[in-house]
Amino acid sequence: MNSDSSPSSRASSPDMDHHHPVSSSTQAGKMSESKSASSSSSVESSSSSGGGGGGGGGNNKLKLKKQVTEEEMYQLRLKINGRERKRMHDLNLAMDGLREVMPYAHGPSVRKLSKIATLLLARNYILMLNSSLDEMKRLVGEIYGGQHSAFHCGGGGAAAHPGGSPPAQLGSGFQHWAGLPCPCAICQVPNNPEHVPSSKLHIFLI
DNA sequence: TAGGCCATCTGGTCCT
DNA sequence: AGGACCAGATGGCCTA
Repeated sequence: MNSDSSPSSRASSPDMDHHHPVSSSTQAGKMSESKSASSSSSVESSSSSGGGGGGGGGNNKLKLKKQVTEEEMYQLRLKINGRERKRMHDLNLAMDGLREVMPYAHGPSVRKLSKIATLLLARNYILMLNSSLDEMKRLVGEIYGGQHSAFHCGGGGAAAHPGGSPPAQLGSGFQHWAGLPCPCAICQVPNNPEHVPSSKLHIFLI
């Protein structure tokens, strides 16, 4: 039941950001001992090396500066993490948008497509649409012969529709562009992907 | 319980 | 310098 369908349920736990990476017990703190160790050690090493040296009257000043730098580094890290999180959320939104326009990708009883499945399905769907479009063009060419081939994707001239004058809303300046569907009634094909012949569907997830 | 999927963190690289 | 992008690492959740 789409347990993973809500990125927000898992994602964006902003309170995470309120923990200090060095002392936190959050995911970031628990994760990647080597990573967190390296990050914290980099801070610590810098602090130790920075704080350890010198001596004399400038030491306090140096320490204060070091603390500010660590705090700034932490804030910067939070900022960067937040940006990355937002970026990934935007990516997921785009992925959801892609899922929405994919046939058979949604429905009450259909499990949400994974990202990789969504991309593969989209690719195959586009390929299938292209082949369908080519076949459609071929059939139209067969039916209307040279007439339609003259109008369809014609060489930049005014549309010469086989049935006579072009639809009024198109005007005389309408041009057919290769690869784009023609808005005229003759060229209209159902764009509902669920009308795709089932014989074509097997290529979706191949 | 293993494997798949995901979110997040993090450091590096490239670009503006 | 700062931001965007990327890939690796890690841990959590879910399902077979």
